[in-house]
Amino acid sequence: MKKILIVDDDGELRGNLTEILRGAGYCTDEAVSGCEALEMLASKEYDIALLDMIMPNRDGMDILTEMKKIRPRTRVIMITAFATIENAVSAIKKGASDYISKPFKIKELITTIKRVIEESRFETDIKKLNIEYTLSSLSNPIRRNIINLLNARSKMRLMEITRELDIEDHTKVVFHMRMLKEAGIIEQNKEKSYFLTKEGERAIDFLKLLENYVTS
Amino acid sequence: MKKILIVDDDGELRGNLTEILRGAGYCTDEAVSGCEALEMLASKEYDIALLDMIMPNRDGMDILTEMKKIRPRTRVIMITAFATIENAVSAIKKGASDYISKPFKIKELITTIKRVIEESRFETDIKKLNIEYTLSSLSNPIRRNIINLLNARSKMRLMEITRELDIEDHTKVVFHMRMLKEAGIIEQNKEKSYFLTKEGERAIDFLKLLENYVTS
DNA sequence: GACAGAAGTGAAGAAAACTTCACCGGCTTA
DNA sequence: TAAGCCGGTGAAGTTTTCTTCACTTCTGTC
Repeated sequence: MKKILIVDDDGELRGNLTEILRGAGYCTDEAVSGCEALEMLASKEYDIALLDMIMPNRDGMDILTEMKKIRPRTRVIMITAFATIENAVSAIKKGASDYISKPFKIKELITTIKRVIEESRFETDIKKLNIEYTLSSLSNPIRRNIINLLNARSKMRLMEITRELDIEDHTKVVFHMRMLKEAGIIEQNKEKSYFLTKEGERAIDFLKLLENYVTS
Repeated sequence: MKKILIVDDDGELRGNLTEILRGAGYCTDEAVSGCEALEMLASKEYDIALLDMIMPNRDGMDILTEMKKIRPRTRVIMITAFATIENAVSAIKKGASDYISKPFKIKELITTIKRVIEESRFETDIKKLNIEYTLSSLSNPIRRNIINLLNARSKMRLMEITRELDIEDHTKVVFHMRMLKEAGIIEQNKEKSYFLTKEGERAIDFLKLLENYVTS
């Protein structure tokens, strides 16, 4: 059961939301203020926080920033009565998952919540694995060289790579090629040529970024 | 000198922008269409692209997605005559750095450009990271957790971390703390509290960046 | 068909990364 | 001052990662 934290100073709205969301099968808690919300987040993990932008004492935007620090995985949906584009833009930049304006229809809120949960599942499950693989692939200098080579030449055979990198034992290269294949960074065609996958191209962007930094 | 690519089908506006931005000390190029812009990006690196949302043929939003694929480091500022919140939100989600609506004041545009460049420099600072050390530090999930924790709480003692991560043997944590110290990612004060160094903060940015790459 | 080079497998060993354990000294606090 | 937690060391053990080596299979070519 997904846990939702409702943060709003308006008691009536909070009550309504609680009733509706519980009816829709969510587990909800309420916070009267941003500070209270932060305390609750510190001790318990929520899947989603519904955060009112305008509250007494502390600005909702501030609270958003703090929330993302304490619980980066909790998705925040900003709610506001005075929606402006600048506001929406900066909320999303600060890590909000969505932004809806009051008054909103219940249906609209529920679909937004569902979508955000859907997106978050996607990101946490599959993508974490990917990071794992990508980072450990990139942490080896030989593999970084191989990736760079493949980026420069686009397609290369095993022995080409072996010679280019000046490695005596070709089976050593075979080993790293297998790692890279398992990480989904490279593939092989029928002619046995290796080439970068889309994932691999992303890894290159990432590496380039880093390498530029180091050499400059 | 920062390079800016102006993408708009309106020749007059393009001309004006070129004149103003060159006057402000930027180096500019023009593209009449999204497709042309993509071709230009493929062969040359720009710091910033000013992208009109509404253009004949291809939607600016599509172009934005393609741009981020080809040149993830080029910052895109979306410009549109028909600004809506949904639009702004989804543009930022797709990786745009900012979103401004027509008609805009020159001053406003210039400040936006300056701010975006400022933000991008922030990311460029990652250059000082030692690739080898950082990558191997980050490739371990326990260490990533530690870094994230320290980012959220800023200062933590050994046993706090140990309990938070639900690890039985505290010497295991000691081991990873030492690794992180050696990599220059964390430090310890006299009260034995661990905290992120500047390098460590960069490492966090770096991780977030990678997450974006992997998830996009 | 014989030979040479390309590509790869599997096993064994070495090195690095990580975990566990036994134990210490310092600091509270009851 | 004894009990108990905290932060740590060093050595031993385990697991992963990487390297090396001996051997196979396939392909092209003379």
